Amino acid sequence: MAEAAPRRHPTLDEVAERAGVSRSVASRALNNAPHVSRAKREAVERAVRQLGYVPNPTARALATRQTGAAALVVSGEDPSIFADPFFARVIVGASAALDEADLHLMLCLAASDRGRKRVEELMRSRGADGVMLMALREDDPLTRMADEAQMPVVFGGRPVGSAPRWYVDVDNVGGAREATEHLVSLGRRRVAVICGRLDTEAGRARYRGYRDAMLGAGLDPYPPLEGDFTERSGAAAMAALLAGHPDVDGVFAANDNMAAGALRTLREAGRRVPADVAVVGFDDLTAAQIADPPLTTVHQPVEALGREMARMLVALVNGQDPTPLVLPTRLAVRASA
Amino acid sequence: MAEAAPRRHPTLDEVAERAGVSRSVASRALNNAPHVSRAKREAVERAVRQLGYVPNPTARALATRQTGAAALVVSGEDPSIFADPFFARVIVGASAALDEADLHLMLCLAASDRGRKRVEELMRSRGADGVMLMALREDDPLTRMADEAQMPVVFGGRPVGSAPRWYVDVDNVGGAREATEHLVSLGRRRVAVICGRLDTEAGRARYRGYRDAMLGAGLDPYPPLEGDFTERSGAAAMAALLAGHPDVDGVFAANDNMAAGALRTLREAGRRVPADVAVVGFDDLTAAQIADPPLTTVHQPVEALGREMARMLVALVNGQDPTPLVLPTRLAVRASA
DNA sequence: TTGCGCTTTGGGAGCGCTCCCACTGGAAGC
DNA sequence: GCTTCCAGTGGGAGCGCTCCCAAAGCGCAA
Repeated sequence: MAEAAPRRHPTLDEVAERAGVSRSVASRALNNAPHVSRAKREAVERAVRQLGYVPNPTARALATRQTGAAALVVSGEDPSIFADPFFARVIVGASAALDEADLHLMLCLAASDRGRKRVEELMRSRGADGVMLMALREDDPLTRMADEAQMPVVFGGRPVGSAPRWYVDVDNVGGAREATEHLVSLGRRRVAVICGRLDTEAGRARYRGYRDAMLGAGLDPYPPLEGDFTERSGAAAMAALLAGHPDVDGVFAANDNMAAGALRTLREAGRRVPADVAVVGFDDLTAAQIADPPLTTVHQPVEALGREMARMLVALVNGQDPTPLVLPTRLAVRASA
Repeated sequence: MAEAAPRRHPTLDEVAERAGVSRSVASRALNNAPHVSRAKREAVERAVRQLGYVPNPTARALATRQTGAAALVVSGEDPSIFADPFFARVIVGASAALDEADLHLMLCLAASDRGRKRVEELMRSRGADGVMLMALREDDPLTRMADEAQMPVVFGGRPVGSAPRWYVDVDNVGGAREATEHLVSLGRRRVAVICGRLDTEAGRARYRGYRDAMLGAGLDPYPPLEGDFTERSGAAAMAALLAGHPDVDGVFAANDNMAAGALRTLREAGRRVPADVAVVGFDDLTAAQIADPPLTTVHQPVEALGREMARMLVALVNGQDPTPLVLPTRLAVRASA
């Protein structure tokens, strides 16, 4: 690299010398700690300005045993899972909350062996002050790593089959139930479901919500037709549905991508939406609004999810003991149902 | 927090003692450095295993003056810019390349005053080994910060009006030209343009490409009709276009979001696509494929962009002097044109 | 046998910060 | 007038690692 720093970074010692105080006083002044006279505090501030001093975060981290960073880990079996705009929104929320606490955000895609290995290292080595875990699947190796982590761990969404000590989740069951009830209230009686991956808790919970609502309405739930949260899988599932149950008049898809796929298949099959088949999705990311027709869907507060995860983590880092959180969903009614 | 570490992390000294060697030898063994006998190397490895030793990255960072992290900074005037799936794809690419170099990824949303302030601190304090900058606008404060940064800086896309020393960009001009030429080759003569924000270099370059192609074909380019890369702005621009130029028969939109908005307006106005109006977008993210009709668009290699930025940064960190890169685009022809 | 050059070894000085602690001196309490 | 107290101060010991360097060990040519 061409860059030859004109002069080395000034250190706290140099600031102290220039201000005519000891390093201790300079440190206290810098951190707004008490026991510094007004005069010396100002002298330090002046020296900082003159020297263009910036504290070295690494040295501080070593001394305080706090890295000043929190990690967001996204699991999955291949990195493209991260292309789901869902995570981008989570990040927007988490980033804002971390900013408030002066923590940096490290992003780890644990969707390859390499990635998982690095996450494990991070969690064992205290390379961050805490970690947020998302998109865990059944038997996810991250679950074990989380247990052995040398730092606080917050889960985004519950992992399959167990409720960790600290998590933030969305009311998947309630949302799916509401979506299904909406279809039923529209007079639909043959309401099918396109599930998300059933090795994720969100996938399972949304199916449970659908099932509960159907049974509650005295209707027969369809068996779980599993997709993988992609548009393509939604289109395929819808095709299978039309083949096996041509009389279907309502569909609840466990996310918007799959709902968009279903819309495509329905369009290609000449079925009108919502006249022939009403469709409800789940997520309410921007895609839902630009679908044709605009998608009725379960809105989940994705940025809030990220924000609350980060806040919970900050609380843990500060030695508090927050309680798990389940955020509410609400139905956004548009044209598709 | 409840977590009380059962026992403190073992240090390198303890490993050394257990292995019956000095700290220096243990350090060398750990880092696969030469000048360690086979026997001692194995003794160290054994001690590491027995003690469950994990090196402390902070201490290492302080000693080596390398943080082991690279930052990706996304500018913008409000954080929702990050919701664009474009960035998620960049991250997938960058993350993979950084993984290979054993660097962690720090993500900074510099889309608020708070965020910008923290980025500035990061860049001045050497809180990372290098930084990748994206989505800079005209007179972006990050430009100045980049100049004063105490670390290598790679730009993703060129900032307005200046070519930095190191950047990775996409051939915006060429892509826009090809898109426009495609419309012309289809027999369209009244080809309008919906620009992206003209305070970004991508927005300007894509307009230039459009203009070049129109002039090259002996046609009159339309004046720049500026959107802001959102679906809504595309829809609004298309409405304005239909009002002012009802005879338009082709539209080049500077990204897929705006193209999707244009499709919506056209649909609502009863115009058939592509029969009445052919539409071409730019980006080729998943939204293009699920649009109705599927969008003909300029494919840009987004993951590659992220990957190459990261690789360039790694090269800089390692003291090399890489050359800027402009990645090719290609037209993905689908149903909309 | 001596000397040279090589690998191997460990001592020790940092890296730049925080924080404990002992010390000072002036205000307050008796 | 003499303790008691405490805000203010600076010395110094870490935090856990890397890396320079002097010293030791050893094979081998002269």
